[in-house]
Amino acid sequence: MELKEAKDKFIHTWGTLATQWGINRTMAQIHSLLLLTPKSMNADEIMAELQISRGNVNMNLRDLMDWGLIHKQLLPGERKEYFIAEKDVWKVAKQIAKERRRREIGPLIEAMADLKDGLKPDTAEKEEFLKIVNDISTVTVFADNTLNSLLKADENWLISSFVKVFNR
Amino acid sequence: MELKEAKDKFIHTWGTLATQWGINRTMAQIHSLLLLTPKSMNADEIMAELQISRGNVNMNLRDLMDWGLIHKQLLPGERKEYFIAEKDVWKVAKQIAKERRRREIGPLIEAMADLKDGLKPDTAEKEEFLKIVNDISTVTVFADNTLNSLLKADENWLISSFVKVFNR
DNA sequence: TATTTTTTTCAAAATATTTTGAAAATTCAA
DNA sequence: TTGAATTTTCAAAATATTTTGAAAAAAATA
Repeated sequence: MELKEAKDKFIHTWGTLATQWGINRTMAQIHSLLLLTPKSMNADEIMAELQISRGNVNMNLRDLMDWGLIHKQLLPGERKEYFIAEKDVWKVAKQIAKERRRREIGPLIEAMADLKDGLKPDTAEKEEFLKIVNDISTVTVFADNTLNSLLKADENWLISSFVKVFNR
Repeated sequence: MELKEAKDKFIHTWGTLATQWGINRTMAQIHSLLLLTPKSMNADEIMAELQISRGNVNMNLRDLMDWGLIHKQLLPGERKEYFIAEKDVWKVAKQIAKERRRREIGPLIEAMADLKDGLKPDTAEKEEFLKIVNDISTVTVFADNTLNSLLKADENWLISSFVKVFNR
């Protein structure tokens, strides 16, 4: 397997896996392309490499910036905008976890709070329903706190001590 | 807000949030319906309640069983199959985390291993590429181990001690 | 075994999402 | 300013996913 082939396989795999967990395939492909490219790239280069339209590239570059996974880089003497990916994989993972926490856990906590606030527990049935809503709140807040703690912690400390303690 | 209204809102919210993180909307709605229904339900009852077709109900009930979130219940004297959801929300959360770990993390670890095995680091460029692949492996294995440890641990111990230690 | 009930399958239809590409908007240099 | 280069937008087209519903298969009863 040669380098070009391996890179293509990487980009393809990343794109396929991403769709399985709710992320746009093209966004994942652009991200992996930039992750594997040492220098920054402009829209035309990405279009050519991945064979996709300008609009698609533009839209997904915006999304990747929203996710905090890539950054715009203005090169002196160049009109075009260049983009470069964060290469520190620990930072990338943290950023993805952070965004997923915000997008997946946040709305759930809010929705459960709304339901709790809107319903008085004046019958047995309502109490039963509110019990489930409350349980989901508790579990979700727990997951949120746990993830948040991991995100705040230092990576090296995590590897060296956390895994040793908890992983048998 | 009355109970029926609150339950509908719950089912609707669950379904909407689920799509955002890559889970089929109907599957999420059937799950929440069963979660809120103390007794078990058969396909016809689910069809009527959610206004969806038999094929759709059948398919998503299979998927929910694959996820380990519901169980088939055979009632004596009844020809039809009945389904009931696991009501312990901690168990539900654990099961969801377990499945997502299997479906999201597992394939990524495998894919990175394949790339590592298939490429000799005989040039600087290849080394650079393998460095990224290796880093992703490390981070992913770390996430996998961490999640696994949390899953193995006892919930109460987790709430009482883990959060206190790590969450400031 | 034949009949009825229930479940499963899957091609076609419906729906949702993604992608394109050209027009509009913006930016920048002269 | 003007005009060329570049980015952004968004309606329409392409693609992907979900849903339907009727036929086939399986299971239970008589």
